[in-house]
Formats: sequence, C-alpha cells, structure tokens
Amino acid sequence: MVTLQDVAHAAGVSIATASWAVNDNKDVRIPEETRKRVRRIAKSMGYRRNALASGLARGRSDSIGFISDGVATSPFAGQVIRGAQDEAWRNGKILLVVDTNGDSRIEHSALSFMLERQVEGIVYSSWVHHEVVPPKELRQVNSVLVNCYDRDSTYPAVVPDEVQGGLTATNLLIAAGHKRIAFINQSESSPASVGRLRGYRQALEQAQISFDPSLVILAKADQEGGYGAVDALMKTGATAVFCHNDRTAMGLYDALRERGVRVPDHLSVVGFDNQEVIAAHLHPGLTTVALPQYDLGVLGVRMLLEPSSDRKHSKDAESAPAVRPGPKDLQEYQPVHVSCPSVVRRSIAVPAR
Amino acid sequence: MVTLQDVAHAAGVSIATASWAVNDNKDVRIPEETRKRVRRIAKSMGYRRNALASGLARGRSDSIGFISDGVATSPFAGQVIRGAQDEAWRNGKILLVVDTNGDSRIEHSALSFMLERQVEGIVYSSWVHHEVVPPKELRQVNSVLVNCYDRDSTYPAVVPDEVQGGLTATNLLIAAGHKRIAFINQSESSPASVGRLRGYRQALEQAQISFDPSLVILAKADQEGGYGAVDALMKTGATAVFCHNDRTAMGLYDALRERGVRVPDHLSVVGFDNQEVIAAHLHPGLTTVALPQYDLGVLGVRMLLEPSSDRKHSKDAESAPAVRPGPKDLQEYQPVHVSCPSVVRRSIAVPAR
DNA sequence: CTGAAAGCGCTAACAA
DNA sequence: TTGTTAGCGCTTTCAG
Repeated sequence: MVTLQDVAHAAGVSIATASWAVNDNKDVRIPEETRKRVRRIAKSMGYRRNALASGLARGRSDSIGFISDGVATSPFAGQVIRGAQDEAWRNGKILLVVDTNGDSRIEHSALSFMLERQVEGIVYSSWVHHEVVPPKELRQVNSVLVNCYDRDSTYPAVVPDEVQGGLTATNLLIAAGHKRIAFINQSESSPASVGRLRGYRQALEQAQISFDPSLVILAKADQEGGYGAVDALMKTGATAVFCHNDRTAMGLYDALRERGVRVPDHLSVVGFDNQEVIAAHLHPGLTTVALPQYDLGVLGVRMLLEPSSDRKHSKDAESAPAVRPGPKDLQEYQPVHVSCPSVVRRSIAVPAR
Repeated sequence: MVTLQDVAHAAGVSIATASWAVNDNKDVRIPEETRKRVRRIAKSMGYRRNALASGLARGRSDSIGFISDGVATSPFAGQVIRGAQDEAWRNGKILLVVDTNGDSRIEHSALSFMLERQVEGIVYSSWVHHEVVPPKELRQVNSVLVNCYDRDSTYPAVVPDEVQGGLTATNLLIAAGHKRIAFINQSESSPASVGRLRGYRQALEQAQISFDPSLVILAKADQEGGYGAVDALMKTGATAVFCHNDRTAMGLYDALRERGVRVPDHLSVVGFDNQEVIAAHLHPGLTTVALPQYDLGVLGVRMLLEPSSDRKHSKDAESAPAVRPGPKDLQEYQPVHVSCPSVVRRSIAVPAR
C-alpha cells in the first residue's frame, strides 16, 4: 500500500504539501505546477487515500447509516435506499446499510456499529408507513425517520402524503365521470388506510358527491383481499373502484375476470403504489398512484445533511401550556409529506351508461 | 465524545489496560475484577470505541463492499443483499452498499470509495444472472462475483444452478404424469435461457420422452411475453407448460383466463423465480422453482471471508497448453452453483385425459 | 509558499 | 499483571 508519505518522498515535497496537492486544497497556495506534478506522481504510484486515517484526523467519516426493517421484504425499500444512496453520493458520503428484519436486537447492534463508525447521521426507515418508537441511541446522532414517524414528532420525518394520494386516485375516477365509486380499503388501521380514506372523502366532497359508507369495503391489503372483496363490491352497484393498493387490484382483477366483468368497460379500477412488477403488467394496465419511494430516500438524507432549522418548531410553553410536559428540550418537527403522483394507464373508462 | 483515555483515567488504570478490558482481550491476563470494573465504568460513561481509530491502528476496517447494478430495480437483489449482510454480520463486518444502476462511472467511484475505506473485500453482484466484465479495480482487493461471472473465471463466482432448476421444474410436471410439456423460454439468450432449456431437455430424456422442438416457444421474459405466447402454446396441444419465469406465467394466466382455459384442470403450469409479490398470489397459486437469492448473498461473503483454496485451480501449463495464454498468474475458479428448490402450490394437476 | 510537528483515538510491542 | 510508548496515515496549525 502506497501512503501519502511515499508520494511526498517521490515528489520531493513535504508530506503536508503532498496532502494539499492531492486534495486540491484551495486554502493554501502552492504553485500549479507543483500541484500537478504531485498529483501525477500520486496517480502513477497508485496512491489512494486511507479514509480511516483521514476520517480520524478530520473527525468525520463521510458515511451515513441507513437502517431499514426490510429491504428484502419489499420492492419498495429498494427504491428508498436508492434515493438515499444517490443523495448521499452527491454529497460525497457513503451509506452503511443494515436491514434489521424487524429484529430489535439486530437494530441495537446495528446502531452501535454505525455509531462506532462515526456515521454523520442515520436514516431510520420502515418499509411500511407506520408509527414507530425509535431506539434511543438514535438520539446520539443526527437522524431522520423515513416512511415512518414517532408519536411525539421528536424526530424529523418524511412520509408519503396518503391523503393527497387518496384524493388523487379518487379524482381520477371522478374526472372520468364516475359518481358511484367504491373503495376497497385496508381493514387494518394504518396511516395509509386512514389517510387514503380521508382523501377519498375529500375528493367526493369537492365533487359534491355524498359519501356513502356502504361503498367502502374492508379487506386485507393484498391479492387475496381484493379477490375476496368482489362479491361485496358487485353488490354496491359501483361503476368504479379505488383499491387500497395494486396488490388488491390484482386480486380483484382475477375475481372480476372469473365473473366476466371487464375492466374498464364494466368497471373502472384505480390502484395505489405503482408497484414494480405488477401495475404496468396487468391486463389492462393499471392506472394508479405512485408511492414516492425514491424521493423519500432523497429527502431523508437531504434533511440529515442540511438540518434546515426552518422546518422545526421548538415546543414553547405558550403554544402548549403544560398540557403534556414531555421531554423538556426535545424539539417538535413537522413531518414532511411527499406527494404521490398519478400514473395513468388503461383501467379507467367513462361509466357504462 | 468520551475516549478510551477518559475511561482509563476514570478507572485509574492505564490506557492499555483499559483497551484490553474493554475489548475483552484474552491474550493478556488482567484480574477479572479490574476487567469488570473498567467495563462498568466505560459503560456508565457511555464510552463507544472509535472504529476509525481502531481500524487504522489494526489495519482492518471490518467492512466489506457490496456493489450491485440494481437493488432497486428488482425485488431479487434485496434478498441477495440481505443474505450478504447477515453473513457479514455474523463475522462482525458491516456492508458498504452501493447500487450503480448499471452506470460504470458510478461503479468506478464506488470502487474508489470502498477501497479508500479499506474494505476487506467486495461482493460484485448483478440482479440478472449474466456474464460481466468486472472493473479492474476489483483486482486490488479480495472479491467475488455473485449472480454473475466473468468469461475466464478469474474471479470466484457464485450463481444459481439454472440447469438443475430447469430440470426440477420439468420434473414436477413429469411427476404429475405429463408427457407433452411445452416450454415458454426467454427469447433472448442468457445463462437462464440456455441453462433452463438444458434442464428441460435432461428431464425429458431421463423420463424417456423425446424432445419436440415445436414445444419450445420463445417469448420475452415478462407478463407481456407470456400473454402473447398463448396462441402458439395452445397450438402445441401441450397438457402442461414450463414458463421461463413467474412473470411469464402471470401473463399467461391472464391470457388463458380470457380463453376459458383453466389452470390446472385444462393446463398445468410451472414457473421459475418464486417471485415475491407474484407467485404465491396468482389464482391458483403458482408452483415454481425458487431462485436462491439469499443463499447467493450468504455464500458470496462467505467465500470472501474464508478463501478456501480447494475451490480454485491454478491454470497450469499442462492442462491448457498455451492455447489461450491469458494473464499469466491469474487463477481460474470453479463457479459455485447453488441449487434452486421447488415450491409447490396449486398450478399442477394430472393430465386431463 | 512550504515544512515540521502535534495530534486524531486506539492497538500492540516492549518494558517493568 | 500493568504501564509506556511508538506508531497507524493523514490533516492542519504554526513557523520559517
């Protein structure tokens, strides 16, 4: 291994000068030619800076931790991680990734590992949008929650805008002229199910369509759920349906086909997630709303790297007068909601009649 | 930040003793009580070793690089990365992950980044099994190819056993009693398409069924390909079909349903990949062969960490007498083939007649 | 403009 | 058994 010392020696300059030349340090003026020469020699010798030594000396590691409870489990997380990586990259940082698989023991060791490695921040992410109680070690370093949030908003967080997403999806149907729109929602309560429902209702309201509770059907948020919801759905007499997610829509497609109901001629369908191997490949292609996974990743590390103080509001005694004392000096952050764009394909038509 | 020095000071021991105590070094005997005390004090002070300093001093980083051309693109890669991570973890190493998205510029910088960070090895992986020409920097460190291989086998590599997979898939059909088995293969030539075809033929041969070329249909390896292959398939009069992958099978399912052909009553189907959000959720559930993604990851880092010399064969002049000179001192490795297990669901039945 | 030198926090001889 | 100390490779004052 060739060190900076070797380079300096070979170039006949001091090690300090070599360092400056190699790092192209602007704060110090060394003749352009010397700089060039040193760099050339360094390259020819195959010099490569030792990031451990450099990091130690500078007190920074140029790395940031990324903790996820499931990269593998879902195609989703992959996009988040990619966004995070790209943004980190742009800032000269590298990602230390660990997938805890939801195991909190792994989570703790992962955190130690990262902290020992002097990460400059940690992105704590979940593959499903939900509330989490982050391990306390997270406080020891700058960190942000992605696709999840803590109850008291003591961490900055970035999540998809479920309400807007639900609104967008429903509007797609309304715009096509539908009035009787069913909603196969996730039976389990979650940010997604309540947010999307709210969006659905907002859209109806804005279109002056009165909300009919019998139009919302609860089901498990996967193919089996969608498949099983078909009877209830047919009974409603809806001309269109908003499915909680693409998997639900996929299951529904199957059931509809078995009944001879054609999409979109007999029934218009809109999904949610724009899920990789599914949405674009159903017959007909599924119109849906995309989860902004990549952007979540990007924003997550961006927030880490440039802690813009304008986004946070210190919880002062006036606005919340001793109602819930809580940890004294913790700030309260406004979660960032990233909007979910629509992706139009072929599953929507004007109503039959 | 509390350093080892602080701990030593607080405990009234030398810094060396503190180091030994904290790291539970067995090579040196220090009284159990001292050891305990130091560790207790360290913990109470919130001491955390600086991995940069420690790594620098020891000359190791306890980290390994993982380069992929697409974690995000495919649900597959997620599993590989998880396997790699778990195995690294077991050995006290952490993964530096970067997804190059197939961009060779990113690839080069990623390599530099990793090399600078003194990674102890690099796993170079691809989301689709194929031949690659790895960047030469890979030679500067211990590294292994995962789900890909280089032409001259100058790197250790671990790949799925496509032949065995194709054989297994076909045997599933044969075991159910099918004789006339079609194969919708990927039109593009790839390790998967040639391997699986070979497996298919081997299975037929072993079952004494003669190979009928008209039974193999070429199609794009996705839903659209499967969907479009239905006409050709029906013409063959096959009672069963082996699809190149699950996506193909999914598309085929759609087309069959539109024609009123029922799976498995009228036609038995077997896929390949056991793809996450698809295989288990089709109607009926798709019997398939699983790609051993997780194991590929595990084996990759394992091979990195314990370079077992029994797996490699130096290319000696006798066995290959000057035919292709090639880089003199490069070893030739035998790629490791990981077998693909079958996953039985409901898409296979005995032949109709 | 350039070099000497003092660390960064930790490990591992080498002494004691 | 424990402490002293010389680095690991690089950055960065501080003098020259």
